[in-house]
Amino acid sequence: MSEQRSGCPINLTLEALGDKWSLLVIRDMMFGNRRHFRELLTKSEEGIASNILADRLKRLLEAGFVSRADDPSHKQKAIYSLSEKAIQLVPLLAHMGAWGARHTDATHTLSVRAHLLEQGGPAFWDAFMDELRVGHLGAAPKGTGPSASAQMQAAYEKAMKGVKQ
Amino acid sequence: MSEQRSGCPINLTLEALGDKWSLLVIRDMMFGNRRHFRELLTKSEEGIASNILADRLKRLLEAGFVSRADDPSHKQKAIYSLSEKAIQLVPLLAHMGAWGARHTDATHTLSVRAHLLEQGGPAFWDAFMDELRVGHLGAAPKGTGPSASAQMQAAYEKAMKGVKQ
DNA sequence: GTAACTGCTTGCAATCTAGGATCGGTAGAT
DNA sequence: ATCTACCGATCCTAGATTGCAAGCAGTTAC
Repeated sequence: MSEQRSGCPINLTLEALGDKWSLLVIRDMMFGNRRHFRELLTKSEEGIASNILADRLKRLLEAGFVSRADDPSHKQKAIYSLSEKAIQLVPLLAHMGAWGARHTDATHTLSVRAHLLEQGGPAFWDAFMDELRVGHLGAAPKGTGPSASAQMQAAYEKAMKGVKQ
Repeated sequence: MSEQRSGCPINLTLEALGDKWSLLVIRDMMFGNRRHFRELLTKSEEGIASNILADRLKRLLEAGFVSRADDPSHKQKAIYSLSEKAIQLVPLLAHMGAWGARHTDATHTLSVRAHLLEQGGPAFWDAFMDELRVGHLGAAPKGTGPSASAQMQAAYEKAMKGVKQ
């Protein structure tokens, strides 16, 4: 983990996030607003194992992608938040979603958010990132227009109606 | 390999390319113009092992990211080419490079191409993708302005001068 | 003829991953 | 007070993946 293979930025990004789970955890925190261990564990679309989730959260913590805080409502509960570093992955995830929706057999309903992100473009991403900063970093809300996350959630729920999966 | 965990486009992209080597192979073919097995093996910045390279090329072939053709100059030589599907990863790799250059300790020289790609934006990516289609898919050249790949190569070589690694 | 080069395979040890049961502690309802 | 559900993990085991070094048969240049 400590030694790096090369100083290429693509390689280093891959070393940080290039496994099958890390980005999915970030995706769930980002788009699904999962903030607790159990939420990430049980509401995971892909069914992550608890030891893998614990390991990934630990790595993401050490690498500065997420931070951890105690939940005042429950002494054993922890709240995980995305860092600025992770929030800046939004354009990357938007492109991944767009590419996947076009070139893999992704289901229509699960691609709804990806399409919205793609059509929205950089301006929409920026709005969404600002909302994440409010929810995860405690930034002051900018409050312009309809919420980007609300738009995505509404579109997703609309697509879910009548369609199983 | 065959069963998929979910129909989410991000997950499916990750299942196809979410390991530590596949994207590096594509990167080398794309930006380093490595087209033969030995080139990919020995000129790799990160030092990929031959069995891993063989395995990844096989998977990338099966998944339709690359194609393989005989090299007329040598009966045992193979030429690997990127497919349209892989060429459309250019924006993704551009974002990965940009993110990595900003948030990891990537070396300055190796980040030169990433910066150029970021500053160039979608128009530059499109030009580069068109050039890839010429070199890999046999498309007709569009020939407008200075070549995007030549610009990146020139910037990289300039940065290399006087700086070891 | 021989030496270097071609894409690729094999054997092996070490590491990483996945699934499931389990842990000690907490909280709310009865 | 006691039962039940929940909390973030951890442990164990088996299986898959990885990395390294060596080796392969066929091809080409000298």
